[in-house]
Amino acid sequence: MHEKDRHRVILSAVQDRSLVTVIDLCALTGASEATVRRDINTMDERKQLRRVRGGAEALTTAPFVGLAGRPFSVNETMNSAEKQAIAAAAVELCQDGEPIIINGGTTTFQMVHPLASRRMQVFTNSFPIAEHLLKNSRNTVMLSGGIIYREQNIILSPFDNDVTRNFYAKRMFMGAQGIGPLGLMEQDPLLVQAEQKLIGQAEELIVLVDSSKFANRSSLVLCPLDRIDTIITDDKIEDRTAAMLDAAGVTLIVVPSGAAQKDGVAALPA
Amino acid sequence: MHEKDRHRVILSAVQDRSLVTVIDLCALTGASEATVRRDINTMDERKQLRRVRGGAEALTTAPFVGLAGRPFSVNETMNSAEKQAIAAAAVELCQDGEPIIINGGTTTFQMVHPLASRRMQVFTNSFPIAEHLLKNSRNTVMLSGGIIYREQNIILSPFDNDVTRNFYAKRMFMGAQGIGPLGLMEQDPLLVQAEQKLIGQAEELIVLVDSSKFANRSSLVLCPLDRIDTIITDDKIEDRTAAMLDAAGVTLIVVPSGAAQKDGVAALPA
DNA sequence: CCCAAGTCAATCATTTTCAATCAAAAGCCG
DNA sequence: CGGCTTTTGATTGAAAATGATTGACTTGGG
Repeated sequence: MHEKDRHRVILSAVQDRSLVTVIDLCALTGASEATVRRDINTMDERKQLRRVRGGAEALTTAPFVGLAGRPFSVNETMNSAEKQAIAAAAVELCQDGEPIIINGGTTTFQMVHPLASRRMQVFTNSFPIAEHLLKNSRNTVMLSGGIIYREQNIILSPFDNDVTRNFYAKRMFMGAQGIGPLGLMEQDPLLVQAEQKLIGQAEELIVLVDSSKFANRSSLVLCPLDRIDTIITDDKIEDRTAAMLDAAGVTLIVVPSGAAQKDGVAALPA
Repeated sequence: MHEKDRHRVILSAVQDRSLVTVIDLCALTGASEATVRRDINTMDERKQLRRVRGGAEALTTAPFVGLAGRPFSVNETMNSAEKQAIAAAAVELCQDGEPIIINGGTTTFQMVHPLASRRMQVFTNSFPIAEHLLKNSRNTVMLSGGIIYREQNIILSPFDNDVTRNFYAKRMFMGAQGIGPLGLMEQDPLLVQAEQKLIGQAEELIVLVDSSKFANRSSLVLCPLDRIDTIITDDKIEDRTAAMLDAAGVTLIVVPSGAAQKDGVAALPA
């Protein structure tokens, strides 16, 4: 077996299991320990893997940051005040006992806080949302089945026949990467798939976006504007954008961005 | 077991129960006290946990209040050493990369710790198991969809057409309330429903029960003995019980109850 | 107070892993 | 084929990790 071949085998093995021993690699490649060590060394220098005592380790930048600490690492803090106000307004649309669908995302995640004092039936494809509601509220929580994608924090089934099809709600809430004349936009194909699965399972589609999203354009169009019933955003939205939405028949709810919410519903529970 | 693996297992255990003893960790990792102490020291320096007298405790103040109180409030500590050994033996049956099904329960939950150093495809109906594996391992995690029952800690769909039907595994692991000549028994109808849904989706059915369960009789018979391929239990099982199981064609795996497991890793190479 | 059990740090022997060295093997080129 | 370089495998001593032991220390209970 030649060097290139060994490197391929080693790379494959170290990707598969995140940690392989030198001994394992010897068995796998048929080479001697000395050779495997040399291979590991050169591959470490090439940053294809990390050399650790006893073997080699996959070179994932963050081995465990998946769901671990905070639910959504990056986006979480951006425009957090706006997101909270928007989410609070969204929850205010709902009545206790109602079934709703919450699509996973950083903005919709903020709904968990006002929801803590509610008793609703929440269907979601977001693991963190389900987790938080379970632990901090008395809402009924329903979850879609499938593979849990760590990066996007959503649960997605490759099949069409999952429980999602059996759940119908009055309202569905979702965020978006961007909004333009063409409609709702996302960047991640996985999110598009997840969202399209949920759209259509609710009477009303309600989109939660802070006003910065009106400037964003992404590659994937999720659905046209007239599919949206209501958009909740903050008061930094421009007039012509509001006019465009109005023309498309979208109900617009604008929450004051700087100040806190007047009303008390968002306050925390007993 | 290598250093990285041990650290993963230790982290997993310390997240589960917020406090673990050095002895527990020895049993879980198969390493000596000295090594475990050294591990705890380095992990303490890395701020992955706090070193305390007798063992280690989780850093996070109180994130793990579980779903309804703690994950499994009552049963958790009963026969915990046996459960750990049984769960470890169960995981040793598996090879990395294999798909398995884990039915929710306190015994099967203990599988998460040895699984922390593995990379398998795990399908489960247990929210705590999915949560723990997501946060403390690199296994692929798949979840059944449906309503989350807080009391039983399982996810159950009232429909027959959920993703469960689309997942097939080499082995399925489950616990039980009791075992008798009539077969597997449960008390909670909800659990019966959940378990029957999963049985049949795997080639082999493996039951994890500590020996006290052979004395239990419950009201609901889940399935006959001959449906079971393997039972893993501790060495306090009585001879006539073992004979009964043997007569029913069940493979019996007995783990030493007092002592720790010697070796952890089921060898893997191709 | 003392004792017993448990826990811990330090130490040392053993095992494992590693890097360096060198000779054999394999490729390369004319 | 004969020189030449490169790669490989084995050996060896060094370095690191591990496990067991010992004695000091802490804890909890008479």
